[in-house]
Amino acid sequence: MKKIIMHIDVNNAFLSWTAVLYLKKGFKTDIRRTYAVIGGDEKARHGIVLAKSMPAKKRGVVTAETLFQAKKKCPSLKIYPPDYNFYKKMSDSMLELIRKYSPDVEQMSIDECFLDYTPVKHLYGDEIKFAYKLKKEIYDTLGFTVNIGIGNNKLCAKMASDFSKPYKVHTLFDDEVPVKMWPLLVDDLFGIGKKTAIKLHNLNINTIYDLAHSDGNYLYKFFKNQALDMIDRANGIGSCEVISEQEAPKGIGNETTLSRNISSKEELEPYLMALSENVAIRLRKQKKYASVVVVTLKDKFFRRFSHQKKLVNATNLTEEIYKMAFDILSEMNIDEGIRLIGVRLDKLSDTSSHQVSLFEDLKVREDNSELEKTVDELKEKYGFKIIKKASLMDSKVSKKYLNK
DNA sequence: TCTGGGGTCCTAGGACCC
DNA sequence: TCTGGGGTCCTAGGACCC
Repeated sequence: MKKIIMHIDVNNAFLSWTAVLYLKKGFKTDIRRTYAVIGGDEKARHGIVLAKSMPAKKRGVVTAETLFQAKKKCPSLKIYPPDYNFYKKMSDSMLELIRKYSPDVEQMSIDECFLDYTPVKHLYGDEIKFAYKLKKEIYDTLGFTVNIGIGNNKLCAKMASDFSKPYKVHTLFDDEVPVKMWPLLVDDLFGIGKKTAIKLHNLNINTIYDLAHSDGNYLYKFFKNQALDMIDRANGIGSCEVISEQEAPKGIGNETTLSRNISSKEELEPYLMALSENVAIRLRKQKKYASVVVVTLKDKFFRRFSHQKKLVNATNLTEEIYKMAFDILSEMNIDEGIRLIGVRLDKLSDTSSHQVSLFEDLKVREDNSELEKTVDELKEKYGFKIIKKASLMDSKVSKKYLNK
């Protein structure tokens, strides 16, 4: 039997949520109706568009472009900073509202989720009517609009929610794929990004119809295993399994663009320390251990490169993670002026599966682990200000990262 | 004062083992 | 004494998503 899957997608999430926040605070204007974007701090070189209002969109403002360019297109543009804590609250409220109707909800990102309507259809009736009621309920109780896409699998539901915005319900059932999806450009198909779209156009595969009717053996030469998935998606084939338990993360990373380019390792060290601390704390919160540490850099030409190292024993200790990150950084070439530095933990596991080496003092390790736990708890309780590593004392970096 | 930050998955080459 | 081959792990990089 065919399933009925819905995809719920918040319209201009960060901007809508900020509008709600400002209205709540007594702000007179609704920034959704003005030339507005959510953007980072330009001075800190975080100046890109994170979300835009419909009026700004009409002026040609697009997500991820520089605020500099956006202002050129739309001189009266107002820029508002993001508030991730509030966004998380709005996201949680929406999830909670949807889960009243069914526990079969899969969160895809902070502003999107899937709902498997199949098992509850007999309770709530026609799916299209339900979708209209659901979007109205979200708007009435939470104050922002969503699009809802309905299909027989997650891919089609997702494609449908993207059709036209805002505050719309669309269907893309299996039998509608030829009419509603095939005329679109391959660029619009989920999973086809810029690079692949260009390659496809060069092969004269322009619409999703073209892709759906391409020869897999031919495309395999250019795209390997990606080819077959791509053709399936173009035919509206996808998974309909809605997974409600969220999986544990496979990696934990933190990276930051520096306010100026840096080409000395000494100057990078405090950032490395702060980033290591950040990922280590999050790792411990997840009760996980990491066995791979990755250091990522981006140079002044925007070239990204990374080095990684495997630990003999998985760890969750800031000290060990930082030490490893430091070793990795020492091997890297930073002559080209570094604009971004990041630390990432990979190959996470539930235990350290510690193999005691002959020369290692296990007792010291335990003491360290206890100490870090205590430090985490104190930070949780009194804020990040209270305890700092000696190396971070008086550093601007620690202020930025740890004074929560 | 011009280009963020959080992720996932895949590929390709080299090392190493049998 | 003229270059096997399969499997696995590790590393670096790329593409994509929101």
